[in-house]
Amino acid sequence: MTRVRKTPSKSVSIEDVARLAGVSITTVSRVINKFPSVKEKNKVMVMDAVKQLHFTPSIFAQRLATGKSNVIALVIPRYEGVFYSFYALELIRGIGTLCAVMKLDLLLHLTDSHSPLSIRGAGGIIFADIISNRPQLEEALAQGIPSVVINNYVDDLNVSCIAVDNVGGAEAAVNYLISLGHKKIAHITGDVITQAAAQRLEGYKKALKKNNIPIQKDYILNTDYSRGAARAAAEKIFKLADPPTAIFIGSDSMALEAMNVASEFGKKIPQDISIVGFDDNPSGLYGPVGLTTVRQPLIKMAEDSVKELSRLIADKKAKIKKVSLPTELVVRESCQPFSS
Amino acid sequence: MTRVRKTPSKSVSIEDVARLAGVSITTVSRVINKFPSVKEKNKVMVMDAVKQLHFTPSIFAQRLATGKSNVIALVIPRYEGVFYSFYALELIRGIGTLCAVMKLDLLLHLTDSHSPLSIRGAGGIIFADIISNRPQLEEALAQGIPSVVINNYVDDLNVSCIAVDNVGGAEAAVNYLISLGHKKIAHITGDVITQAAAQRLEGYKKALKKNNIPIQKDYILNTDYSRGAARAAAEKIFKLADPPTAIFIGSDSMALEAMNVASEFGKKIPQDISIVGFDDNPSGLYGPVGLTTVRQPLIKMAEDSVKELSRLIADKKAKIKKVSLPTELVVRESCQPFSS
DNA sequence: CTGAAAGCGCTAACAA
DNA sequence: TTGTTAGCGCTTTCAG
Repeated sequence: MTRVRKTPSKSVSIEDVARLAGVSITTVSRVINKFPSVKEKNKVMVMDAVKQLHFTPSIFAQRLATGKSNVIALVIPRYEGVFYSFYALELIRGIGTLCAVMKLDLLLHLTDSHSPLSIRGAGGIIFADIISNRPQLEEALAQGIPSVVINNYVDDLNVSCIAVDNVGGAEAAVNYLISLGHKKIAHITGDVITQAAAQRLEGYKKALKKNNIPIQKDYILNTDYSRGAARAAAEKIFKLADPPTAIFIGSDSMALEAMNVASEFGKKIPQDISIVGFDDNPSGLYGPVGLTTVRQPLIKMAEDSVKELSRLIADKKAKIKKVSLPTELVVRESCQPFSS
Repeated sequence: MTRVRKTPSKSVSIEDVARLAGVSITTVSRVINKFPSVKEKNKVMVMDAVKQLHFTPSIFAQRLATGKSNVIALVIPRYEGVFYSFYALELIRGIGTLCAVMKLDLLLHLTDSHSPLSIRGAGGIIFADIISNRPQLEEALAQGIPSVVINNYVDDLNVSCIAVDNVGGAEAAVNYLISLGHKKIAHITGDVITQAAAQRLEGYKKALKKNNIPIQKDYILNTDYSRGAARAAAEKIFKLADPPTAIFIGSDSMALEAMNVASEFGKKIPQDISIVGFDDNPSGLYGPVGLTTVRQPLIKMAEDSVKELSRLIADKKAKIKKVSLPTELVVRESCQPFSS
C-alpha cells in the first residue's frame, strides 16, 4: 500500500500534474479538455496524475484564458412576500435542476433592489421578477450582459422576457365562476406591486366587465401575498353585509387560508362559497376539498429562462424574445353552481 | 448632450479605464480596491472613466491574481422530499441573505448525489444535509476545500457541522404530551434516510422508554415528508382499533395535513386528539388551532454555517467545530390534557 | 502527436 | 502618491 501524503495546502496546478505525468502542461490541458489527439499512453498517465493529486482546474484561470463564463446568476428581489411563496421555490428548483444538467453554475443573488448588483463574472443574468430593481436590470443591459426577465412582461426594454398570461388566467377563473352562475364574486389580490398580482386583478375586472357584472370596491381586497393578510381579507369578506358567493384568490396558499377562515365562519366549501386559487401549488390537492385553481407553468418558465439565456450567451446578437406562457384552469372540488 | 456610443462587444478592461483616465492601471486598481493613497483628483478621474465605460473588474482575473475566492457553494441534495420542505427554503433564504450582506457570491448546486460535485472555484462549500452524497463531501475534504455540513451531525469526519438537537427536541415534544397525561402517543416520522427524521424518531422512543411507556409498532408511521404520505399515515392512525390520543409529527406541514385528516374523521383538535409538529413553520400559526411545535433555529443554522465557513476560509488551519443547536417547544393550542 | 511561448485582466511587490 | 513589472493557472496559436 502506498501511503497518500497529506494534500499540500497550496492547491495543485496543471503544472504539478504535468510534472508528475512527465508531459507538458499543454498536453495536460488537452487531456482535460478531451482533445482527441493525445496518445493513449499519455492520456492515461495524465489522468492518473490528476486523480493522484486531486487536481481540479482552476475555473478562474480557465475563464480568464477563454473569456467564457458559464455562470448564470439568478437575481431574486428580497421583498417580504416573495420568499414565502411557492413561486420562488419552484423557480429555484426548476432553474437549479436545469443548470445542473446543463453544467452551468448558478449564482443565487437575493437583492434588496437598492444596492447595485454585484453579479460580476456572470455570463448572464435571470431576473426573477422586476419590482423596484429595474435599475439593476438596466445596468446589466448597459453592460451588455445577456439577461432575461421572468414573470414580468417588459415592454419598454430591449430584453427577453418570459411571463405568464396572468390576465388570461384570471379571466378564465372568473369566467368559470360566472358560468357556474355566480355574480357576486370577490377577489383577494396578491401584492399589487408585482406585475402578476396587478394583472390578475386586471383579468378579474375584465371578466366581470365583459359579463356586465358591476365591479364592487368592497369585493376587492389587497394583500401582500401572506397568509396573514389573506386571513384578514377573508374575514372582512365574510363579515360583509352582502357577502359574495364566490372568491377568486391570487395564490393557492392564500386560498387555503381563506378556506380555513370559511370553515371558522361555519361556511362549507363548495356548498356555501366557491373558491378559486392561482398557482397550482400541490398543497391545494390535500385537505378535504381539492382546490380549483389556475395552473401557471412555473417549472417551464424556469427552464425556458435558462434555455433562452444560454441562447443569448452563445450568440450575443441573437434577437430577443418576449413570450407569455398560457395558464390552465384546473377544476377540482372547491366550486359549485350557484343557486339562489 | 453627449451621445453615448454603443457599448463595444469586447468587454472593457482596466486598461481602457486607465487610458481614459490618464493614469496607470495600478492606480485604477487602487481606486477600485479603495486604497486610501490615491490623490483625490485621480480618484475622481478614474471613477468617471469607470462610469463612462461601464467598467466592472473581471472577477476571474481578480481571483487568479489574488488567489482568493469569495464564492461559497451551497449544495442541496436533490431528493424528492427536500425541495418541498420549509427547511430548504428557509435555508436558502438565510444563507442567501447573509451572503449578500457579507459580499459573498452564492453558488447554488442541487445535486443528485451521484455525479461528482462540479463546484470548482468555490472557496468553500456548505452541504445542506448529507444523504447519499457523502462521497462528494469526502472529495471536497480531500481537496482541502473548507466545508461545513448543516443539519447533520457528522461524527466520523473531520469537518465542521452545525446540527440541530433533534433528539432533544423530539423528547421535549413527547415529554410534554406525557406530562399532559397522554400515554397513547403515535409518531409520524419524516423520511428516515435523513438524519433529522431518524433522530426525531429516536427522541420519541427515548421519551417513551424513560416514562415506561411501551413502544407500539403500529403507532410509528414512516413517510417521505410529503403531505400525501402524511395524509396516508394519519388515516391509518385514525383507523386503528385502539387509536392514540396524541400524535407527534415530524414536520409542521405534515402536522397540518394530519389536522385536516382529523377533522375529516370528525375529530376535534385538541379535544379529541393532541398534535405536536416540528419546524415552527409560520403556516402552523394560521388555521383555527395554532399548532404546538418544536422550533428549530433554521435561520440561525443558515447564518452560522456561513460564518463558520468564512472562518475556515480565512484560516485554513482553524480548528473545526461541531455544534448542535438547541430547539424550543412552542406551545400553542393543538394539545390538551388527556382525561380518560 | 507534442511543446514553447504569448497572453487573458488583474493584483502586489518594488521602485521611483 | 504613482508607475513598472512579474506573475496567478490556464488556453491557444504556432512550430516542431
